[in-house]
Amino acid sequence: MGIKERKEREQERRRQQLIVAAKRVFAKKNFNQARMEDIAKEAEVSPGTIYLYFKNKDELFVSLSLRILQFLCIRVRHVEREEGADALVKLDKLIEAMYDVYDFDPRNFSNIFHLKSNDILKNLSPKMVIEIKKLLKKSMKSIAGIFKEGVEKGVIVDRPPVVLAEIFWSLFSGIVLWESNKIRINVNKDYLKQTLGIAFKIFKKGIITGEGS
Amino acid sequence: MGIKERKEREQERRRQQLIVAAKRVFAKKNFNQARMEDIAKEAEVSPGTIYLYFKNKDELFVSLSLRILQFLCIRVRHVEREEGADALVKLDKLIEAMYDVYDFDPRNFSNIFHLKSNDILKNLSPKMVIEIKKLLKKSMKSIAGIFKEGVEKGVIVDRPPVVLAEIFWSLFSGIVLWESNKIRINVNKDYLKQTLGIAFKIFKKGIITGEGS
Amino acid sequence: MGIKERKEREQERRRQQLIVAAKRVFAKKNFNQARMEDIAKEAEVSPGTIYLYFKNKDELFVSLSLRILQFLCIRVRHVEREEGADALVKLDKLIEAMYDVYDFDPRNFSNIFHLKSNDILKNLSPKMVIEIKKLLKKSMKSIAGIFKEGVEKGVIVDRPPVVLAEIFWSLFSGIVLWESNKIRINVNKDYLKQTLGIAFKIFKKGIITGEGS
Amino acid sequence: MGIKERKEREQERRRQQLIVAAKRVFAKKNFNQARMEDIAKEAEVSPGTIYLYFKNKDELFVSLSLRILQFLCIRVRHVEREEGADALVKLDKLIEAMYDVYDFDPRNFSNIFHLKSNDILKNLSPKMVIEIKKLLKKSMKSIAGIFKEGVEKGVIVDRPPVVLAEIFWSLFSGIVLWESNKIRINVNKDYLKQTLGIAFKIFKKGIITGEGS
DNA sequence: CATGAATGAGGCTTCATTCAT
DNA sequence: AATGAATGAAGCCTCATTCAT
Repeated sequence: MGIKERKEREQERRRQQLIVAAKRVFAKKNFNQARMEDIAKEAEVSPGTIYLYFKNKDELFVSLSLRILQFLCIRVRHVEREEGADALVKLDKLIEAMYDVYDFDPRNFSNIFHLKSNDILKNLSPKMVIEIKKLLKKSMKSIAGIFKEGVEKGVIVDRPPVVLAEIFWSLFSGIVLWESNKIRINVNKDYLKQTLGIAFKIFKKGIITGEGS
Repeated sequence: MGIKERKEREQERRRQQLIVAAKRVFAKKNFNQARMEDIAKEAEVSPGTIYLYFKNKDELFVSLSLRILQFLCIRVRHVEREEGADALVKLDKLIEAMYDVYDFDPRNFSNIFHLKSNDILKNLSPKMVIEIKKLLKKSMKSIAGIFKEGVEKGVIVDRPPVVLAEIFWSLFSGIVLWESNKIRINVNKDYLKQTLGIAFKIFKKGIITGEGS
Repeated sequence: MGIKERKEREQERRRQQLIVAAKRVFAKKNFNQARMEDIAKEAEVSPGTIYLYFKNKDELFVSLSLRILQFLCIRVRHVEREEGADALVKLDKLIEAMYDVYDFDPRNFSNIFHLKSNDILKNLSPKMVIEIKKLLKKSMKSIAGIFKEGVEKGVIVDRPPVVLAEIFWSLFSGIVLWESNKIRINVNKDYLKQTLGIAFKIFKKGIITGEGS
Repeated sequence: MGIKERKEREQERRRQQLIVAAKRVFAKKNFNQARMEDIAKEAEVSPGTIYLYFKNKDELFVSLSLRILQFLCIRVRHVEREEGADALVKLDKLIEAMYDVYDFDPRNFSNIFHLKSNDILKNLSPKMVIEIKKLLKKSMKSIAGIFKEGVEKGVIVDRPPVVLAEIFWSLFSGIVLWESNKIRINVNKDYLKQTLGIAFKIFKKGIITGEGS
């Protein structure tokens, strides 16, 4: 019996190896300029091998995002479900979670923002499309849940929690995108977190109930 | 005899016609899936004709962004230089300007967020690269200028104006991106402006000086 | 009546103007890299105009060779028919004639060596093909005639005059080709005539009857 | 296990197969009229395959010349270095060597005369350009070496050996060119060697020291 | 006659994917 | 399972030539 399991483990290991290689290549080349052969070389594997583990280039590419999304989903749900925490504390933890997810794969993180556009989804197996949509929806729902709690408790301004979640998400993704474009030129990565820090402070101040608009 | 002028006008008209066609095609196909022939057909022109007006595919693509950027630059500078306006009023006008720019070419608007990544810039004529960088820098400088005024007058929290500008810009682009991805699936565009409206309210509350974090 | 003639003269002048421009362009670009537009620009004329005077690119190209060939033919026949000249003196005059023809259009001179290959002849009007073949044949016949005289008078080794003519021609064209390739790199043209000078001395010594092989 | 070696041999075989196909196609079509697809079809291979073995069309084309040049270089050096042979005997052997090289690839032989013109060299890998120049230089140096020996020993007229080499080379290439153009029309190849035979006799007589001009 | 914008066929080349080994 | 040579469809772009003005 252990033989089958070992095989499966080996398979999974190879899959991970390919994903790691793809991560590196896509991080510096962008989807269309990255060649399957580049990835194969990076993984020290032949091009044909990739197709034993991934249906096609799109599916390989999306796999990277999938991992990030899975991590995101777990972290965000965890924050949402934390017991006995103030809504504002949860917001802080949410922000922390976002940082962690970003650090999980900084260079490819911004890809998940483009995931919804049909362009790539067309060539994917339905199974994967469904998985992606599920994870995105779940994550957004959890984020919205955190805001909902705050709104209900009166500590956050009375706006549709879903919209607040979208704004939160957009603020984060917008900054990551902006800075990631800068990175390719300057290499100075550290501005990202400083900017994010200020952004979230402003955002927090903006959504906490109190006098003001 | 205005014969030379008429020719020039005809040329400019044809250029516009090609830009309009390219706008449509790129709006629904994305850069890599859009074929030069698609654009030619859309413009009711032969493929070769495109190359009389644009050096290559990249340059045509970027031309669209360039127009948006030019418009953005003008509007934003205008706001910055407006005399006798409160910094916060200017902020409102800035937001209004961003809306207008977005409306100028909603489907291709988000391209300008990716402009800094070297990927495309490589095939462009240096002249165009310089033009892009100039417009981006100018626009950001104007936006930062507005925040700077607010900071100096004490109505906006004391943060580096450049960072505030980046956050503002990122918030806007993040939301546009998020919603534009949604748009491609549903067709309900109007959420964008609602979301933007709330986002900017939050942002404004967040940056106006006063008690709070 | 003079009106028609004037028109014809104007036409011929324009034709010459185009030929001069083509000469310059083909001299530095070679047939396939020279663009019709290059030639048009050099002639300060629009591309369409060229087609009023030449059927197509090949015909324009060959026109240059035709002029050289015409000049060659005249000069060579003149030498052949000169009365009261020794065969060896005629040989010297033939060499002189070759120099003159070369100087008539040095950069394009070597084209006439490739004229017989069908590659270009296919797109030409039959009239032109016939003209070329006639001129080539005539020239070779005259050259051979000179050698024939020498052979008959016993001053030149007893070889088929046609073959001697071909060798003479080949020696000349081979050197021009060799040096013209060097020219494109070094620009130092003057070696050509020195080399030719030595070559013809050797050739002359080689064909004059006397002891030796 | 010779598995790696077998693969290498297979690769070399395929490369040869492509070269043979290219030889045939270029022999009858000339560089610009020969299509990559023609060559692929001739080799019974798909177009893409060619690019696994040759960087581009130019490099494939030049590869043919390279092989000829390599052969030329070897043969000529061998003649030059032959011990205990009279300079005039070496000259005969040189002529013999030239015949052999010509026979190695008669239809493409004349391409090596055009190799120095920059036209094609631009798209080549620097490595290849260097290789070509090296081989050309080496060959010419060897040929000149043979003449030098003759000059020093007083059996060949006192002219710069380099110039003698150039004349020798030009005489040969001129005749090959002249005859190869004829060949394309008639099919009677045998005139070439007859003409060359006479030419070299004349040349020899012309350069051997003795009375005469 | 002259123009020059427009044409459009067709070339070279790339690269995701396959399949015999 | 892994390989990697081969595939071949398809894209971008060029440029000789045309034709309405």
